[in-house]
Amino acid sequence: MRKKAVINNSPVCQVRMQAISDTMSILSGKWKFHILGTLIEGDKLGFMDLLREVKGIGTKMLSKELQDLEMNQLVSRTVMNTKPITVEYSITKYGKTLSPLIDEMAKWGIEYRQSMIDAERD
Amino acid sequence: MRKKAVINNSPVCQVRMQAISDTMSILSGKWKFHILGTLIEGDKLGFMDLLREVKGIGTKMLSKELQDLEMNQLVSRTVMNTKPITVEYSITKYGKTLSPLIDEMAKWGIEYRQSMIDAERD
DNA sequence: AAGGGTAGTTCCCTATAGGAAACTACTTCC
DNA sequence: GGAAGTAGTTTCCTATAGGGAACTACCCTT
Repeated sequence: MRKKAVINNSPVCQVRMQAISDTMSILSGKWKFHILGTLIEGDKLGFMDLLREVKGIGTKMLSKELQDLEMNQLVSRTVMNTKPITVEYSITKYGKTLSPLIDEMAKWGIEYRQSMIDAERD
Repeated sequence: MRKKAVINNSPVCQVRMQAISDTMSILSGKWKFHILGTLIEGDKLGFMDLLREVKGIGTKMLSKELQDLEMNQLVSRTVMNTKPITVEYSITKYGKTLSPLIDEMAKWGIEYRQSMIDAERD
């Protein structure tokens, strides 16, 4: 006879749902995880370095995604006063807090692949 | 003088990147985490139950997302032979392996909110 | 002065995601 | 018989994501 939501009405669920939406919106898009992952591996990379490291990305998307990440304090952008100006992108200490999440994503994906292979052998 | 990718060329990085892409594609879209989260909390829910629990979702998206999740063995769909037919959706044991990832997402999002509040108090 | 490297921006285009509303089909309650 | 509940499907629409290519602008090397 209940007609209303019951499970997700508790404050704790509301907060969790909101938190998941926040995380998803900050890390939305095709490239953010790859960019962050790359910057966590090799710190201090130039724009062109990233363009080469992140396979398939173009200048437009790289530029836009880096701006998003910088806005959210996950990466820092430093213009160096070298002769042809260069820019150093690196992960912030706050950005590093994403490591466990990125690791979880990678871990689950690897296990998923393995489970597909296992399933095929039946 | 290097002109080629160096960091992401190692096999381990390749595998990680691929794994992250896999996970992202399986959990893509606005609703999958919410649906999965709801099904993990309260098992065995009908279509209309989910429609009520997952705030804002419409029938079309719910139906489509459930099909995606079922295809990937993350949720199961059972038609019950009740008088007006009802359907029971529940999380599979494999779907439950996503719990740590979902928890990580929620945890990071909660900490993110908190850090925004902390930053404002300065 | 031409070529190549730095770091982007701008414009144009298409594909996909996602929402609203109407519709199907079947059953039970009043 | 009509309302309301079950579980969806279909159609139409818009907004956003994302890609390609060209372009800017500055500097160094040859």
